[in-house]
Amino acid sequence: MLFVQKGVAETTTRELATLAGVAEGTIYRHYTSKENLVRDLFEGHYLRFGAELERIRGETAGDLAAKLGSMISFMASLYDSDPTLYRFLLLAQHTALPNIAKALPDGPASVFRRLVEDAIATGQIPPQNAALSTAMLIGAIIQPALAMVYGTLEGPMTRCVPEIAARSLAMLGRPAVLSKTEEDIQR
Amino acid sequence: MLFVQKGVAETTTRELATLAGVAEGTIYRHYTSKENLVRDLFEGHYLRFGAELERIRGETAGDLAAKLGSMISFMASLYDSDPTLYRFLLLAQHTALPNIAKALPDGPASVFRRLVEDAIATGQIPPQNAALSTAMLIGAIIQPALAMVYGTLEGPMTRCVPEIAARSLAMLGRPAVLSKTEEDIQR
Amino acid sequence: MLFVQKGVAETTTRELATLAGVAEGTIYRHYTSKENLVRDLFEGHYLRFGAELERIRGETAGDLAAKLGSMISFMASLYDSDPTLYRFLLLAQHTALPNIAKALPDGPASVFRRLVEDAIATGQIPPQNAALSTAMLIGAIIQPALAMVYGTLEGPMTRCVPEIAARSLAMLGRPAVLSKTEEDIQR
Amino acid sequence: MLFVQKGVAETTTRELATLAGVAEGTIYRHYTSKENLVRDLFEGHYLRFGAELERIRGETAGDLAAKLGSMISFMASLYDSDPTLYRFLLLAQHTALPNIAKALPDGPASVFRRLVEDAIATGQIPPQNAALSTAMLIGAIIQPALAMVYGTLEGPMTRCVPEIAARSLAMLGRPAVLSKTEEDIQR
DNA sequence: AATGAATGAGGTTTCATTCAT
DNA sequence: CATGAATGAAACCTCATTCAT
Repeated sequence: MLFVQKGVAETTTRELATLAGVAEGTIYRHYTSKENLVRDLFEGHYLRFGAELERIRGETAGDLAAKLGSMISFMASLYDSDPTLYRFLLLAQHTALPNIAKALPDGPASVFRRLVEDAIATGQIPPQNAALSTAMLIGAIIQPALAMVYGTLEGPMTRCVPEIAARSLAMLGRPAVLSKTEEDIQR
Repeated sequence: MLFVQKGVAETTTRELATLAGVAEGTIYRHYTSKENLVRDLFEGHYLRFGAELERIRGETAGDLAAKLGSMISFMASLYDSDPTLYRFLLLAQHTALPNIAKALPDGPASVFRRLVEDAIATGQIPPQNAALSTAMLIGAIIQPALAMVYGTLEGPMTRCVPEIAARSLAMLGRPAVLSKTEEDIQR
Repeated sequence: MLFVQKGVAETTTRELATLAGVAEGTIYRHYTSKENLVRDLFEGHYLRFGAELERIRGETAGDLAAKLGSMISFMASLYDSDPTLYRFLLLAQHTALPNIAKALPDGPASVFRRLVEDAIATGQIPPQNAALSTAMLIGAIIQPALAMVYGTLEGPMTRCVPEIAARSLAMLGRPAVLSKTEEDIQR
Repeated sequence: MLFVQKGVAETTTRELATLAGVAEGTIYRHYTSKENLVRDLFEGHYLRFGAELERIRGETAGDLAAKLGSMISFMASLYDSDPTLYRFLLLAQHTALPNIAKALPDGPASVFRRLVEDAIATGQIPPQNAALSTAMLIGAIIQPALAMVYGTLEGPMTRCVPEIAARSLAMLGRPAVLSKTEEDIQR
């Protein structure tokens, strides 16, 4: 996805068309404008991503740790298999995609928010400012991807899943019932 | 800063000139190109920001908790007093500023990296993947700012400092010596 | 007819196809190009219109007044029943229809020219510059239609026929043998 | 003016720029769009033309015949000296210039309307439908220009002025006080 | 014969940059 | 030094026309 490598504004319709193997004009049979192309592309991926996360959250049996582990694992796999797509999704957080994320209430952020609120409600983690904790949780999970892009952190992301999960739970104040893996990490 | 509201590519030199109260051509007396203008502007802010963070890290007496608290407090104050500037700095993480962040080894990320490594070296936190932990730490600290921009999280940021600090420490695996404030939060 | 409302160049083949209830490509089974479509459409209407005018001129018994009255009456009826078609015919006078009118010697203008020349030859009106008088006559007859389109003049056109006819005759210098209707008007 | 020869839609901004001896982009420092360029150009000419006609109507001493003669003479001179500009003004009557003429209440049509109404009010011509007569008058005056463009009528227009004036007055029903020239024509 | 997706030339418009004043 | 009109390359987009189905 050129959008990720070069930025949306820096990617021309001609490049998109060439990459897609069609003529420039053909783009406009499917999207009414470049802006719409970006929006549609993004919304498609973003909502699919959010929906998949929500499915995982709902279907994973067990407590917060299990659910969060599955979610992080899913995201890590996505990053490893398609880092470009992953980064495209991260663009949402910035004005690059103008006002798109706002308009999508069913995005991934909502899923994490629900996860945190449920954990609080069921007493798995102490009462806390859910909005703030959700933000911190999301930040802690996605920032490693950026670090990897910049070469600061070595991949693959999948290898980091256990540690990301353990530290995230610690951050949320989950009483320390350390699993084997976590013990290793904390050792 | 229009760059933050509209994106760098979407901000024209004319808008910049108008906002700065000079003629279009005058910009080119000070910067050789728009790209250079952005780079200079950004580097100035970014390096100053990194330097200030480093100063705080070095000057704050005490352990990891004290240093991290001061740093987070500084960042929160910056966000509350000038959210636009704060967001401008966040742009570094994305391709919006092409290849700028990479070229700046003395940026804020390095400061956090040093903080974490020192804490490990001095035994304040368990041995761990410093690169990963640094990334998670940074993510957990800056993501609330984005949440606030999107209205998910209520401000001011300064009010969140104690909780952000406490959770960050917990994430890093610091043995739980709860301060008074942290006790309140975890209550 | 979209050509009249929007202009020929501003009407797309897609709009034409949609309006006609066929697919875009189908147009090219009947016309080799858009220009040809316009020409054919126009020529059809234009020549039919000219032919009808000529028929009326030839068949109407009586003098100039009778013939001219019938022709004006016919044109007024056409305007009232299909103002769009009428305006389409008027387009001929301008470059909108590129070089079409020129190529059609049997257009309405020729009919009026013949009418005037016959009237001169038979002494019904004084000798005069037939070309100029014909132009003035045509202008005086069709301009009210444009005035009506712009709302300056109230319709229906049929009601204006007696006055248009009477004034046209006066313009041509026909000796003033006022009919009953004309007397009313000149009263 | 290319607009007249080729039509507005058929004239490209590149041609306009080349003809004007400037770069394409330069056009957009003076007009916000091609449509605006046309509108501004047209409005300028159209209003100037209307204003000049009004000045002539007001300043010419004497009766309807004198005023109308001056106006027609002015228009004929304009046609002879700059037929292209003249035709550009005629475009107003058609949708080529979208909705421009409507928005200009001080156009030439209003001047003729005033001329006719004054003549009626002062008893120089019989009471009549001023709106209709004005339309016919305008048509009779401008149509010869089109005839000349198409080669039906020989120029120069200035030579036709006496006859156009005389016939126009006759059309309006002015009592036949024939001047020397008119006598010749009616002879 | 009819369709309509694809085409691609060419149109309008933007905007970073230059340069005479 | 500052200005801002001019530039022109290149962007987005339109639409008459073609052609596989």
